[in-house]
This record gives sequence, C-alpha cells and structure tokens, in this order.
Amino acid sequence: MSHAWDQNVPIYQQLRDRTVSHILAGRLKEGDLLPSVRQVAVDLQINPLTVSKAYQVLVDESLVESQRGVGMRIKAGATHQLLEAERARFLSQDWPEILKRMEQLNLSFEDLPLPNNQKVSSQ
Amino acid sequence: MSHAWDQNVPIYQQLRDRTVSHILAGRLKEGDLLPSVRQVAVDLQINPLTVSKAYQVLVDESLVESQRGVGMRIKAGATHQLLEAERARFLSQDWPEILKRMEQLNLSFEDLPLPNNQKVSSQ
Amino acid sequence: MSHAWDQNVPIYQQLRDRTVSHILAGRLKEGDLLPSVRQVAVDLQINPLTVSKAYQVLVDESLVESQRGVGMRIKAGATHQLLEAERARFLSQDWPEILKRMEQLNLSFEDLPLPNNQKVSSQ
Amino acid sequence: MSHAWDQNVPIYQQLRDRTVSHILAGRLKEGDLLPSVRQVAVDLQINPLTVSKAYQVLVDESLVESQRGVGMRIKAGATHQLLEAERARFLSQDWPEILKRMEQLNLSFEDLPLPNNQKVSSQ
DNA sequence: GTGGTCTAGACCACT
DNA sequence: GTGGTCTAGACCACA
Repeated sequence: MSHAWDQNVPIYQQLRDRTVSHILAGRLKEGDLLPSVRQVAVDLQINPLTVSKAYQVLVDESLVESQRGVGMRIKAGATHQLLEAERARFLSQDWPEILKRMEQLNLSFEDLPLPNNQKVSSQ
Repeated sequence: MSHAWDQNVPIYQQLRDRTVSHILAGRLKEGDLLPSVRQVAVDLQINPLTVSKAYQVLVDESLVESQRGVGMRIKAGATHQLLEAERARFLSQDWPEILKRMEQLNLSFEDLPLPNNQKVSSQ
Repeated sequence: MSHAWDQNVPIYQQLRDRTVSHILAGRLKEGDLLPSVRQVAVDLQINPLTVSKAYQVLVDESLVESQRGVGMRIKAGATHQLLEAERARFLSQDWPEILKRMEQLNLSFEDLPLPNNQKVSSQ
Repeated sequence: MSHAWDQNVPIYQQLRDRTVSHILAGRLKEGDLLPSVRQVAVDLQINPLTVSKAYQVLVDESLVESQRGVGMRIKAGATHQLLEAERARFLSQDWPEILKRMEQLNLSFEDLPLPNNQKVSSQ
C-alpha cells in the first residue's frame, strides 16, 4: 500500500496522528511494540529520522516508551489517557470554534449531514 | 488592545481570517476601505510586509481591490461570494473531518453543547 | 573560543544545559533573542539541526518561544520557572542520592571541601 | 520482586552499580560467588547477555574474577579497592559539580537536610 | 536486531 | 534574515 501525504502538514505529525488513530481503533494495543523505525521508513518510503521524530512525539506525550535495543512499546493506560485528552481538547477547543464558525456562516445543524441514527431539530 | 497570535498559523493568515470575519459580521462593508497597511502594522505590532501579504491574499481571493493612491477597497459582492465559498469549504472539507473525529472519539451530538434553539435526538 | 564537548552526553543536551546556565546567570534575560541557530552552528562548529534540537527542548520546557521569521525568544517568567524547577529537582532527586552515596562510602561532610563561609560540625 | 529500571542509563550499568552497592553494604563479601548469570536474568527479567556484560565490567574493574566451571567470585581486597576508587571519584568529580550546581541555584547547605548528627553553620 | 545521535546539504514558509 | 522540515547516509550503544 502506498501512502499519500498532505503537503501542508509535517510528515512526522501525520505519522503520529496515524499511530494515534491505530491506538484509538484498537489496532495497536497497550504493551504492543510499534513497528520498527527502519521498517516504517521502508514501508512508507520516508527517512528513518522522520519516523523517529514521530515516535519521539509519542514518547513526549507519554503514550509509548522507548526500550533500548528492543523497540518502542505502547504504555499501559495509553488508550485511556489518549481518549480523555483528545476528548477534552475537542470539547474545550475545537467544538467552540466550530460553533462560532457555523454561526458566522449562518449554518444550522439542520443544514448538515448527520450520522444515520441522529437527528437535529429546532425548538 | 494588543493581540495574541497563534504561533502555529502564519500571522498573515490570521490577519486574513480576522478581516474575513469582520466582513462576514458586517463590521466591514462592501465599498469600505480597509485600514491602511501602515496603521494595522502599528496597531497590531507586526511587520508591514506581513499586513501587505494578508491583504494580497484578499486581493487574490477577489474580495478586495487595490486602488492606487487610495487603498484597498472591499469589492461589491464580496460578502455573498465569501459566504458561499466558506460554506462550501465547511461542508465539503471541515464537516466530514469533524464527523470522523467524533466517531473516533466515540462522541455523539448528545454529548455536545448546542446553540439554544437546537436539539439532537437519536432515533 | 573553541568548545570541548563531553563525548558521553548528547551535544544538543549540553547546549541546552549551557543555555540554561546562561539564563540562570543572567547573561540571557527574559525577552532576549537566543543567538540564531545558524550562528551558533558556525560558532560551535556543529550542525544546525543539532542546535535546533537543543532549542526545541527549551521550547518544550516552555522556557523559550519560537517566532517565525524572527528567532527564539526567552519567555517572560522563564528565569523564575527555571530556578524553581531545577531547585525542586535537586532537592527531591539529586540530594537524596548524594546523601545515600556518601553514606555508602562512609563519607562525612567534614571530609569535603565547602565554600568559604560555610562549616559543618558533628554534634 | 520485579525491578524498575531507569530508562536513561544502560541496564548493564545499573546492574553493575547494584552489585557494587551490595559489596559495599557487605551483603556480598570477598570470596563469595555472584549469583549465576542465568539466575539473575530470570530474576530480573532481563537478557542473559546483559547480565554477562555487567559482570564483565566488574571483571574489568578487577573486583571479581571468573573461575571456569564455578562462577564469578569476588576478589580479595575488592571492598577496600572499591571504597577507595569510589571515594576518589566522588571527591574529584562529583563533589565539585555538586558545589557548582548549588552555587548556580543559589542553594546553601543550610537549605538542605543533613544526616542527624551533622550541622552546618555560616561564619 | 533495536533506537539515538550527528553530519551535510537542501528546500520551504515566514518576517 | 529567521526557524522548520526532510533526505541520505553514517556511527554508536544497547539487548
């Protein structure tokens, strides 16, 4: 599988996000080793240093830990921590901005496609 | 009033967004002159070149036009054009990403604060 | 002035420590710009990326902030924050280890050279 | 009992230090056999090669000797030699750095907890 | 095998 | 001018 990168956001950031998605989706579980820096570099056709930078971000976020000579291991509690942190960020930062933008554009939820089982009504 | 800039997005972009907001909110109307580059630079404590770049973006978007010896004037139809363009972008780009993110975080609209007169329900 | 690097600790770490020392010593003050990445790289005969890595550590520690197109600026409150953090680390981590080591080596403070105006006595 | 390793210092080094501590504390005496590589590896959940490397360091320091078919035995005079070497290192290397760091942080011995029977005074 | 660090050199966006 | 990112390739210590 090849990979298409968004030119406007750093590759290491996209790789970090991709890995986070995998953790949230359960494809990567706590205690698992991340695929090795070299392997990912080959698979995604990018420089090992770039992969390393992405992984280092995860280390800084306390989501994975580096074990010398072994690899990068997903820490216990990472999934929970991640979910809480991302939810908090969405609620406190992203959502208010979304509402503000919708108001500015005079858009209502009735104008937007919602997931199947949900429905919005004005009162 | 000084101004707090988001370090992660270009200042000229933020200034462009700020101006667009003013137009959408009606604080700047079609036919109005934008405040001079030099004035904005002083007010916001930024480089005149940066202001100029922001204004140039607006020119490129056909929202304002430069009049030699006069200044930058908001074009007729700018508000309508802006509203359509921003709405289209929101619907086609932003909204799908928002839904995707909410799904990943297992968030439902019932978990989110909605504007006063709107209400969501699961079916 | 040339520079001697400790081979056992990463250059970027040593550069970070050096910069911190300068801040603590008041040679670099809050609001000052750090010398540019390129300049330091030339002066110390190291790679710009290495300098950048050192500076990034300081950004992560909230001691300096990066201003695009301008440079790296020492944040307000950096000195105070630094002093508190380093003191806390010394007291809670380093000092207990020192005492433990001295006990293990059966060393007393009377065996050690102290700064001029201080004196230790057994009771 | 499992063991918590400091991720920043090599495991073999930590194991060497641990063993040295045991010798200094008298839990391991001259003439004693060190626990077997394989036993330690199982107990501490680490790679036998790592244990082996730690033991080799002790051999290189002339603190233990390998006896074919028997194991690693703590040499006569090891305790004394160790005490002298570690004391010398502490005095010439560690202590000056400690004083330097304390000066930088503007810390005095009066700010630090000392063992019960010792007291510091300024003159 | 693993990750960590460094170099040399390039290109980019921003001010 | 500034910092940020990426590549290609190298060397090291660790397990």
